[in-house]
Amino acid sequence: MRLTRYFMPTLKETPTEAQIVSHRLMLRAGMVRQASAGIYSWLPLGFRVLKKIEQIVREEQDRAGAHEVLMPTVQSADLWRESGRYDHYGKEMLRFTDRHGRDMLYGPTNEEVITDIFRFYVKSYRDLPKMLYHIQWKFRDEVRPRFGVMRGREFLMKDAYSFDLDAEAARLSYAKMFMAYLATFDRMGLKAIPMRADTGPIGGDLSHEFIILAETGESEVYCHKDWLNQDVDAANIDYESDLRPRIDALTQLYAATDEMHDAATCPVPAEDLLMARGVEVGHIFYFGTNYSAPLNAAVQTPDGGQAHVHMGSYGIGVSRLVGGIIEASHDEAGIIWPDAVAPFKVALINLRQGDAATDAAAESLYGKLSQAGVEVLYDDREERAGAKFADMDLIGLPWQIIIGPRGAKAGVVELKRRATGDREEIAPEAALQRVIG
RNA sequence: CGGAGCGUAGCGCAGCCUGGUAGCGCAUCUGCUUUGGGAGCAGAGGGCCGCAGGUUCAAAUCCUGCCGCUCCGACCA
Repeated sequence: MRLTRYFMPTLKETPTEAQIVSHRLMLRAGMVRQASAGIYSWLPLGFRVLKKIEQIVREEQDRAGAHEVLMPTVQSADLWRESGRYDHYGKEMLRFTDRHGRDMLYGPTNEEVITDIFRFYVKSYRDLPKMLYHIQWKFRDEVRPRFGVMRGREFLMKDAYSFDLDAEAARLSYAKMFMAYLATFDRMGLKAIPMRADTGPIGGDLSHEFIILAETGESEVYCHKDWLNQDVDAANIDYESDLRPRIDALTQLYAATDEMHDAATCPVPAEDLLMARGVEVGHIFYFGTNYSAPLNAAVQTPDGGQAHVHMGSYGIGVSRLVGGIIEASHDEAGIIWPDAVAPFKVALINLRQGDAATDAAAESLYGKLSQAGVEVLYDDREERAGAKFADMDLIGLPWQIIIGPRGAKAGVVELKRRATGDREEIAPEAALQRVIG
């Protein structure tokens, strides 16, 4: 992509409304524009990141055996009356009526709709287990939206739902999602720590929050410091096996959110306990028959009886992750994207646009990178070097290839790794191979 | 939902107290010079001063109401 043809409105100064670093950087990098409180438009650069994250989530859900569907954003109040949640959900639910006076709502979550789908089609234990998910915009009318996309009112969420014959089977599904979550966050370059969490009014007796550590996180968390070095070996998961022993091994180290932590009973000695702040990026629940019973989602059992299915729900805040990743990965100059979610892999910087030699060298390498399928953003603007460096550091692409008149003459380019700042002068071909490899 | 603050050019801000027809920096456009970490000079364009009402000869400025946004707290299946 040539930057002169792209739409990437970077800002030199920070808009006053942005207080936390991820929000500031997202606005400055031209990723989002606030439409109203807690509601954002996604501009090209931000949208690319959002899609990258969404795709990783999708692939790991598929790998775990869940099937993607797409449910509507607008739901009928009737289903919520049936589950008993319509009157209890409160003002966070955006309610309205259609032209016929029917009560409608903008979905804050989808247990009702998915259960309705399930109960209509699935009648036999032979069809279990099943896991369905979708990635859809949600709306929760938060009293006080803040932190940019991390605590918006409208947000993109992956929510999955599992259906099993009994509690024992449901725990196997829960375990699959548990590992899928670890794999998902691992692929994004994040250290996400599963923490025992309060199940809240949703009920059930098994719940974990997945928290990534960041100084500006809104949750206070406690965990054993060895968690930081624990390897989840995410690439190597057999979803056909019983994953519970593996999870037990992984979760031997203590980790709990503020609500669940009690200093008096905490098993970790003080010197090993890490008190930190974090961003909740995922939350999983097993809640038994809390929805299947009132909505009467039942299957026939082997002995000819009827049983309400045991369900779990599993959420990942896709749009929140964009902010969360920045919170966890940035420096003074700007964002440092993990490779897997970067909007482009390489920034190709022509330091002297209009100079025949540098133009030729940059154009040539741009062509080769594009040919090789590398996502490259080519800064072909007629700006001074300093402005280009500042913008490219700000948007934080993993690699920068810098071509100036000196290098063009000597037949070398400068390859810079954004995360470390390491730079070396090498031949264009060598740089090409490095960013491909 | 309690408390506090802010709305003036695309962004950051001054002007308001003490009323007199709107200014600075950056950005944008033109020209020249410059060119490896947000250049220099010269010129130019861009404003229902959040909205509505009131006071006044006169309102960005004073008064009232409303709207929007932000921060602290509570909240966050």
